[in-house]
Amino acid sequence: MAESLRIGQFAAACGVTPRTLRFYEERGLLPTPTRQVRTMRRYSPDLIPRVERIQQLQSLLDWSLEDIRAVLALEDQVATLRNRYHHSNSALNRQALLEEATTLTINQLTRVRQRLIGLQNLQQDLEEKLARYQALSTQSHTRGESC
Amino acid sequence: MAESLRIGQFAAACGVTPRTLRFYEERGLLPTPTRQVRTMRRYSPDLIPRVERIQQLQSLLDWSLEDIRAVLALEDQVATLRNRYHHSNSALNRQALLEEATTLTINQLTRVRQRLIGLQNLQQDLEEKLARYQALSTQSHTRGESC
DNA sequence: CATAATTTTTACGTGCACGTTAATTATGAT
DNA sequence: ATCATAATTAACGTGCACGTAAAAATTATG
Repeated sequence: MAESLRIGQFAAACGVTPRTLRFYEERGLLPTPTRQVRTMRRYSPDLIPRVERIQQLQSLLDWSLEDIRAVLALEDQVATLRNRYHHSNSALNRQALLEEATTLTINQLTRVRQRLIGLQNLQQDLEEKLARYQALSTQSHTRGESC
Repeated sequence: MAESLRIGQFAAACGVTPRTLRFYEERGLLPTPTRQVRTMRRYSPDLIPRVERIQQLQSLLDWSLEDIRAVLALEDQVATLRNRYHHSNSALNRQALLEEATTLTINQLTRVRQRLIGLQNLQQDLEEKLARYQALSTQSHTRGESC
């Protein structure tokens, strides 16, 4: 069982460099890996989607690493809520947390949809431009403009 | 007739700062404005869409200013092709130019579509996450967990 | 066990897209 | 004409997300 990877392999699997992983760790985006003999970092393959998610939010939404850190932190809290048997004690806290996570997700959705609209407009502009270019191109053909 | 604006007004109309406009000019994204008495820059409002286009390509596609400069330069060339009565002399050149512009536009469209797919996936992920959160939220309601 | 390959920490360097002075010159309003 | 605004050039500064180099320690391989 390859239950843990060293930084080089893990980085390759994520499509990033070791430097990037250490940087993410430093900024709180990745958990400090459990170092078995307090020497080298060990990563579970389970973490690969997390890194991919970081890159996704970075490239698709132009979020800063700090913003992404906050998002992931909240999601982590909700996840632990799911797993740990919830004492009714924390019921109030739980509600607050869920509300916060919900509004955050709604905000993300809003930004995603705005971007989608912008991209769709751009797509249309480009298609029209392409059509004009091709019209200009056939124009000179049908008129027999060769040299 | 407000046929030309000074940099402050023009920048405000575009939603950028004067510094940004001078920077774009320095990098060849904006034409060097005709300075009436060789003093202050004068911008025609016609240029507003160009600046907005720069910002659009920048924010939606993460293109560098150099990439954008190249795109705009090609489009400008095609535009002058349209306007200037085309000597059959340049017919060969014209074809090459149109082909170049066409493939460039196709590349842009490809990137736009890839981004659209990515964003649509992200949108779906977020919607599912939101549903889970709301399920967790109603869960505690229906069980009467109040304080 | 010797040696090559990886990883560690520390620290400085980089590329991009502007921001921010500062000193000087132009313009607009009274 | 004067005085507040606005613009000009030149230069240095900034924030972000890493890249890169160096020296020491660790791990894998023959």
